[in-house]
Amino acid sequence: MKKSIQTVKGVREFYPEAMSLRNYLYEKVRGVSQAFGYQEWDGPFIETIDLYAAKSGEELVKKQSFTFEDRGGDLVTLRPELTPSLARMIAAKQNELTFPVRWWSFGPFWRYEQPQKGRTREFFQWNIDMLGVNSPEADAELIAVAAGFLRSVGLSPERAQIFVNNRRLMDSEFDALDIPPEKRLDVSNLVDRRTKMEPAKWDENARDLGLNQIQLDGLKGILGNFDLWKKNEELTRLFAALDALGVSEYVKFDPNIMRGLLYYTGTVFEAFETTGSLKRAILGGGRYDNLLADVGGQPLSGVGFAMGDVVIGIILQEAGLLPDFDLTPASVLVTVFDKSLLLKSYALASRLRQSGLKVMVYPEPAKLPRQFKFADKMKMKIALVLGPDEAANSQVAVKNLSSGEQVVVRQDAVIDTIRTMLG
RNA sequence: GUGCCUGUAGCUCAAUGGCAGAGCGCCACACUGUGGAUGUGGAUGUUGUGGGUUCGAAACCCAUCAGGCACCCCA
Repeated sequence: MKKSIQTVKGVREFYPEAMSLRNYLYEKVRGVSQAFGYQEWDGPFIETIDLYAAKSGEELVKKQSFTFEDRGGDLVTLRPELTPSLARMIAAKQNELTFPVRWWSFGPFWRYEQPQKGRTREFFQWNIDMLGVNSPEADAELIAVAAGFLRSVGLSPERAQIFVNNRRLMDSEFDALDIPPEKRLDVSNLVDRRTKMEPAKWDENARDLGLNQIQLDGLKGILGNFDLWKKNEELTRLFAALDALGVSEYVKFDPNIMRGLLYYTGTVFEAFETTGSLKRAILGGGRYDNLLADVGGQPLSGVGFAMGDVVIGIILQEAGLLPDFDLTPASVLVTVFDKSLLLKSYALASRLRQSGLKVMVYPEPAKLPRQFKFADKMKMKIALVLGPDEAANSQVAVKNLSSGEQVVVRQDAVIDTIRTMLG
């Protein structure tokens, strides 16, 4: 009994209660995606490693992917992200799709990481993208979708914020500081880590990268300048659009947001919960201008973001924002009085189901207290008893389990009685 | 891939080298045609797994697996 086979490291098992959280997130995601006119789609769950090799970043491909050889000797990967599949699928139908394309998806992904709070090796992720329009207003729409989601799950602007930056803006600032192109990636990564490092240690790392004092001071000036966006046309248009979309209270400019993925070229953004213990991004995304060309399509710009189910699930749980999920599998239990009446109970349950009710029948004769306890634990609202007395008179006893009241009615009136009790 | 912490009944935890326990839950009965409340009784286990030290290990040591925290990375 104790020798059970363990689950694979970093995966979760979805018992019914966890499943209702997953479905809740799916419904909220679908709701806000459809409200903005996005269509649901999906890609394959396994892909060749080559798809990710080009642009996803070395860490993701070489260290964090589940890659294995299939029986034919080819290297395949459990997808660690969706955007490259999106780019390929768009490129394949580039001449027949109607642009702008607005697509969303919610499905499983795998990353070979060290599991910890907010990080598992198997997770579900919402992806949503718009392709074919390159404008700050399109970027603003995606940010508004993100804000709309936060709002729909009850996360107020006081509780969750979306921080926005722009890679082109940062590049021009880096140009002004004479930071050479080959150091940009390392500098970006360092910027990403600034909030979780000791200031002195951060300075030391910056000097190790070869930044001189003037560049270091300049960099710190940039990262502390939260008005930097005002001199950038993309960002001023972005914030004007966000204002029109009614979500500006959710969004702030932050020059410290860089994001790791290589394919982002313009706007980048990440959402964080601001009050809780979890310092992980709820969602993140941005604009990618070159991805389609990289997988063999005509140049086409896109913008999108992704949200994993793990972090948002923990945040909503800890904030007490989750609704009480209705775990009742059925509203009515038909009890089985004894062996001779078993099939009469089955027939009754069947008639009730045909009228659209959710009805469970106790699967074998058992003592009534046991069957009532079962109904109670399953939080069912009504229990029916079809005993010898009722059967002899074509009747059935209908008990309201929350009030304790019980009435005996004719079998042809039982549906009305149940509907009245259920309200 | 690195460092630190943790692992005892279904759950939450106690027992710090000397008989493995409590609360909750579970089961039975009070109540053989009716659940929740209450009372009484009952069952829990190879102390994550494997090895070692010891007269004696849940406890100490080593390995391993899993979880957590911090790196790394990111949804």
